[in-house]
Parts: sequence; C-alpha cells; structure tokens
Amino acid sequence: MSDAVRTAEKRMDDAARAAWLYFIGGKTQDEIAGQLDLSRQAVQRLVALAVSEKLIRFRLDHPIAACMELASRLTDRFELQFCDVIPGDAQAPGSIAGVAVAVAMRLERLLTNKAPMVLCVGTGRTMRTAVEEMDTLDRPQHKIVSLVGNMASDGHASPYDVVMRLADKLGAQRFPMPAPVITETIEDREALQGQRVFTLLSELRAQARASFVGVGEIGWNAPMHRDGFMTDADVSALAEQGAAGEITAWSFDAAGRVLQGPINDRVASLPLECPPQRLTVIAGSGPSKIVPIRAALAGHLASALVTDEATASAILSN
Amino acid sequence: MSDAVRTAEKRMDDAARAAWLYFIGGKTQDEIAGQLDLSRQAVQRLVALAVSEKLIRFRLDHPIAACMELASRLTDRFELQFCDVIPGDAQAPGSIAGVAVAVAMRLERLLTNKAPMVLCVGTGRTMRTAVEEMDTLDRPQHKIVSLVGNMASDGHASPYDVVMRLADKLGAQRFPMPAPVITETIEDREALQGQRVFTLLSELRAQARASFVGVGEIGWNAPMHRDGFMTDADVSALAEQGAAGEITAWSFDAAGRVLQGPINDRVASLPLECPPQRLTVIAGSGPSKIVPIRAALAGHLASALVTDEATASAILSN
DNA sequence: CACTTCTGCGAGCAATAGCTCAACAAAAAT
DNA sequence: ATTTTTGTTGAGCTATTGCTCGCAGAAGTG
Repeated sequence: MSDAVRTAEKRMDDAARAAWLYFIGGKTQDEIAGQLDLSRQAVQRLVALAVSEKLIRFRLDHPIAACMELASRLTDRFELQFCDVIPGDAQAPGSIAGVAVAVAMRLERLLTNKAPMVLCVGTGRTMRTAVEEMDTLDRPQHKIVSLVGNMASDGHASPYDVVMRLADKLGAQRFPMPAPVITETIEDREALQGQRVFTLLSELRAQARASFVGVGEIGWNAPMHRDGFMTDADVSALAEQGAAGEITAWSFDAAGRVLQGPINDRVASLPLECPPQRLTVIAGSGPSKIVPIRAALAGHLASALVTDEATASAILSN
Repeated sequence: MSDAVRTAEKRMDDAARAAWLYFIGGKTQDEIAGQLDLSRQAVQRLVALAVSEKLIRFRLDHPIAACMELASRLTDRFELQFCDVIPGDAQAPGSIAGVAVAVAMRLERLLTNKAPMVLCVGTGRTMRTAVEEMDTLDRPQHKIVSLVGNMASDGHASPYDVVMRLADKLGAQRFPMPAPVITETIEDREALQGQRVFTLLSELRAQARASFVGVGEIGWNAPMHRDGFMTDADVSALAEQGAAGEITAWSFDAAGRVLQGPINDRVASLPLECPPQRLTVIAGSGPSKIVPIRAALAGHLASALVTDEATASAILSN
C-alpha cells in the first residue's frame, strides 16, 4: 500500500470521526477541534469532506421524504422555479383534491400580497377545484385575467369558470375572455383577435406576475373533447400530428413544441410564452396527465409544477 | 381525528420538509424560509424539531462509525474526559499495536506542549509499546515520574522500563521509583515510604498534568504474577477477595473499590486517586482486560480510556 | 364574559460555521 | 540544485445559525 493512499485513508478516518462528532455527537466544530487537537478550520474542512464524499448520509424517516426527492429531481431536470409534490393519499388515489389544495395554497400565498398584481389563469377541473379550496381574501386591487375563452364554438359555456370564481373570492377586477376556445375558422379567430378586448388582455398578460394553468391530454374523453371545445375530427388530426397534450387549448408534441396546423391556427387563447416570461405554474395529476406534463416541461412551457407523488414519479421515469 | 392531531401532523410534515431541504437539499434556512413562505426562525425551529424528533437521521458509512459510537457510550457511561476506540484490525486481532499507537499519539499530543509539565506513568506491555511508538521530541523541560517500582522483591527488574524510555525520547528529567512493586512485609513498605524520594515522588505527582497507566488482570499468567511481582499465594488470596484487576499493583474488586488486605498493604506504588485529580488514562485491550477495565471505570479509578473495538464492545455488554 | 395562563412568534443579538486569501511547504519539473 | 507548481494551512472576515426575550393570540377558567 502506497504512502499516499495511507495518508488519504487517514484523512478519511479523521473526516469520518469529525463528521460523527459533529452530526451524531452534536458537538460544535470548536469542541471537536479541541478533542482532535486540530484547528477549527481543519475540522470544518474535514466535515465538509465527509459530506462531499458521502461518508455521512442523511435519511429522512417521513412520507414527505419521497415527495421532496421527486420535487427536487423535477426542479433540477426541468429548471423549474418550484415544484410541489403532494404525498400519495392512500384513501383517495387518483383524487385531485391534494393537488388542488396545494395550488390553492400557492394562489393564496401569492395573492395575499397587497401590492396590486395581475394574475392570469387557465381553466380545467384542477384549477376550478383549487379556487374553490381558497379562503376568501379581500384584495380588490388585483386583476384576474383569463388566458382562454370558455365557450365552445356553438356558444355553450364550460362549467369551469375559473376567472369569475377567483375574482369573486378576492373582490378583484376580472377580465374574462369573451370568445370561444377554438373558433370555427381561421377568419373567425382573426376577427376576434382584432377586437379591442384582445389587445387589452394581451397587455394585461404582459404585466402579469404569474400564470396558473391546467394541462390536458389529447384524446377522446379528454376535457377539451368532452366539453365540446374540440370535435372528433380535431382530436384525430391532433393525434395524427403527435399531439401529447394541451395548455389553454394550445396543443404540443412530446417535446413540448407547439404544433403548427389547422387546429392551433384556430385557437383563440393568448399565445403560450416559451420560455415563460413570468412564473408559469402547471398543475395536474393522474395517469392521463403524465405524458402531457412531461411534454410541457420538456418544452419549457412552464416554470413550476404542482402534482402528486405517483404522477411525479411517472414523469421522471421515461 | 382531532384537530390538534391534524395540526401536529401538519407541523411534522413541515418539519420534515424543512429538514429535507436543509440537510439533503443543502439549502440555507433563509432560502427555505423563502420557499416555504415562513420566517427564518420558523424554519430553524422546524429543523430543530425534525432533529429532536429523530425525523432526520444521520448515518456514517465508515468503519470508524462503530468506534465512535462505542467511545461515546463509554464516555457517557463512565464520565470520561475522553475515550479512544481503535478499529478492530482484521489482520491482527488481539494485537496491542493499535492501542499502543493511539496511546503514543495521546502522549505526543500532550508532551508537544512546551510549558514544563509533570507526567506520571505506570508500567506494562501496552505502555512500553506506546512509548516505543512515539517520535522523539526535544522537551527537556518536562518531568517523567513513575507511579510504581519496577523490581520484584528479589531484586530483579521488569523489562518494561517505561519511565526511562520515555524520558530518553524527550531528553526529559526522570523520576523512577527505586523500590519493589510489592514489598515482602508491611514494615518494609513503611520503611521505603519513609525515604526522602517517596515524598518527592508524591509531591511531583500532585503537580502532574496527567497519568498514563496500564491495567492488569489478576490470575496466573497475568503480568504481575508472570513477572514475579506477586507470588502464587498473593494471586490466590486476591482471587479469594474478589479482585477484578490492578492498576500500578493496586488490586480492586469488580466495583472498582481498592481492596483492603494483606497484599495491598504491601504495595509500594503511589496511591490511586479516586476520583482522579488529573487526567488519568488507562489503556489496554484483549479478552483478559475486559473485566479489569470495566471494574476500574466503574470505580472511577480513571478519567480516560484507550482500547480497541472488541474490548470496548465487551466492556459495555455486561 | 372577563380574566389568567400558556404556547408560539419574530426581533435582536450571540455563537457558530463557511469562505477567501496570503503564506508556506512538499512535490515535480527543469 | 534550483525553480515551478501544487496543495495545505490558519487568520480574518462574512454568512448562517441558535438563543433569549418580550409580545400577542389561543386556550382554558372562574
């Protein structure tokens, strides 16, 4: 055995000793320095070494641990500003309740701020439930802006009227989008977007602090289809193009690239920002959301995620 | 489930989250506070809670870990100033080399000090080897004092001449004890102790910074007997009285009480200090030392211990 | 319903840990 | 043998953490 190796081993022994005394023995570095007859700095270096060499390991005995781990990996992998992973609820697997509460908490935290703020919202079951979970809060200074219409082209409205409900909770100013989600024709869309209100919404969005949106899958029985925003033909055409999901009706492929084509050409929602110019939170959980969320994150269509444990795990295991 | 329990659970969740971010995520408490929207102090309390509730556990992946654990338990149990536990050496089990090196390091550390110092030493194989392991060090200002004679009553000397060897290493002043370990009669001992040199040794010991001694078992083939310091009759008598071990020839029982009786009445060594008035290190390892060391520690005959992993473990499992 | 008790909070401050830098020493290269 | 390089050290400084205290709201009590 070489002398260098011996020295290195001795160093590791000392590092292990120092780390033991520090973390397990709960002593200060000064005390350890006295005990091992080293300078305090030497002890600090040994402790740092033990940590960086993984001699000392931290283990968290709590269900939250797995969630934190997943959240951390998602944040790193997709460069997110934050990621909330809700522990899988044994009582109600597949329920969106947990995720909705987490979104509600994020909304409350943000909106508690007294400085006037513009907040954009999408639609969907998760967003709607999240708003219901929120406490009422008196914030008339805020502005709630819809990123997406809530009518089908036949004029009937989706029940997920997120802007209005959220603005009600706050007593805030509301800016719904008086338009279908997807128009009948490209001309219809162009006509709509020529209107004053669209310019206003666009300007408001530019000032917005954050956007909170759901994420949907593309397929039969997907919300977009079930609620009549998309026809059977639309769904088929999108599937053909490799659509992996949609946010505020904008369909994108598995890499998160917004699709070019006859359906997106008729989407009246405010355009997706890629990369996001402000905090952009997507929320969703369940097996059907795995592919859409993964795609949206891969394409940097969002800068934050709220989901549950099972979904988070599945998103990472591709 | 009561509301109080829910709140407590929520608190633990938060504590777990904070602890995860702090220890595993490596973030500062300030960053965590921002992320969880709490004050820094709240985060510090949560982290402390997680530690105190053992939500977060530290594990050291290194052979030293077991030694540190044993050392810590011994230090607590017997109120020691320090305890060095040397990792069990798979190559040389039962060897005293490791322990001797550790004692040598302790001696070097202490004696490196430039301020003049008095150091008392006992005898024995471990002490002798320890001194051999030491580097030479120029410290003529120190004084090395023997706690024990090194002659049998027939006049032949033990080969473990620790004082002289140690003083040689240091160029230090030496104060051997010119006497048998155990005298023939009580009168002999009294005569010896009336001599000027005994008073001097006593005074020196009173000024000593530390004592380093070995610990011996009582029985046939024990060093005291093999080297002729004790007769067969002495050993039998001591065994009868429940002797569990000896330090500088003073025999004590399993509770560490120094025995009263015809053998200790003839011991010429300086008396044991109980409780020790200075750092008093006992060193030893091996199956035969388990009982003597345990007894010595139980009776607070020493304030520090150097031993090996197997012996430490055995001392604790009684 | 008023009052007391108690828990938990944040501010401020003291203690502890981490970082940077200049100096030095050992190893490598010339 | 001398110079260069590389790595290690402790001092000094800054950032981070932990502790104490007074206060405020919740819980309990007469």
